[in-house]
Amino acid sequence: MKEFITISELSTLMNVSVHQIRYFEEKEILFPAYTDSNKYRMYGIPEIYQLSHILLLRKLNVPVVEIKECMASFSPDDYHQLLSNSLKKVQSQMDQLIMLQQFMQKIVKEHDEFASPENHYQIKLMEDRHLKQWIRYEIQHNLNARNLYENRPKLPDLFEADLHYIYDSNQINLCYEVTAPSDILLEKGNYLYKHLLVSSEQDIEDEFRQLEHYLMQHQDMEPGQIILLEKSYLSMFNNHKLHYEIQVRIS
DNA sequence: GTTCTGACA
DNA sequence: TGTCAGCA
Repeated sequence: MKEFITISELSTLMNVSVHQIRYFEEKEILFPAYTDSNKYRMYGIPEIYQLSHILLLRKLNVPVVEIKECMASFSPDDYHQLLSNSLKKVQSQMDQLIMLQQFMQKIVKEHDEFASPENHYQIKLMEDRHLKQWIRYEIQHNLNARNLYENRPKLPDLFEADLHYIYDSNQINLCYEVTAPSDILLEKGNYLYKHLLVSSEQDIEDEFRQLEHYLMQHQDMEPGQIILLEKSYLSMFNNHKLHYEIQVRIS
């Protein structure tokens, strides 16, 4: 019976592990042509085709347990349906990966920008931004975990977004950006801004003092509300420090 | 030397 | 899914 091959020969031919072939047998989807007197499994051409079929279905993400049903009863239409479902899943995985790619590109780009001249004021033109209010609190009361929990918005991946702290007299309005018009509109215009790396509350207070001082020296700027953006995801670049951007609209 | 079964992570 | 032991 020289024309039949052993399990290791089949595994070499088909690029799968011996273990995997035995596993397919355990799941009753691939049997040897016969078992030799030494109990060795022996395989012929039909088994090679059968294994190809199984591997193709595996490639289409069909679980091994379902392959059994497929091969027992599937019509061409069933296979067509199977393939289009598999295609949909792949498409959605690709969509997710593209989102992930864009998010990573955004982080890298922002980090590059952040790495450029720190510690001085610049001006940039910003488009309209729509913000949703999250929590409003007195400036002297710090945020705590319970505040955040009890007022949690229905937004996934909240800390991947830029958090906006809008300073409004003695209150702080914590907001996050949304696409559609919402509670607060930050109007298009020129904004004075500066990047900060912060390790304590004190750093932020110092920064505010510096900004006020700067604005005093530039009376023509007619500043609006001061906005502090927390770049949550950029903070992973520096342990124990948070990345912020301080912004103020100017005329 | 190769494969078998069974067990384990 | 890979790896190992113990056996034939």
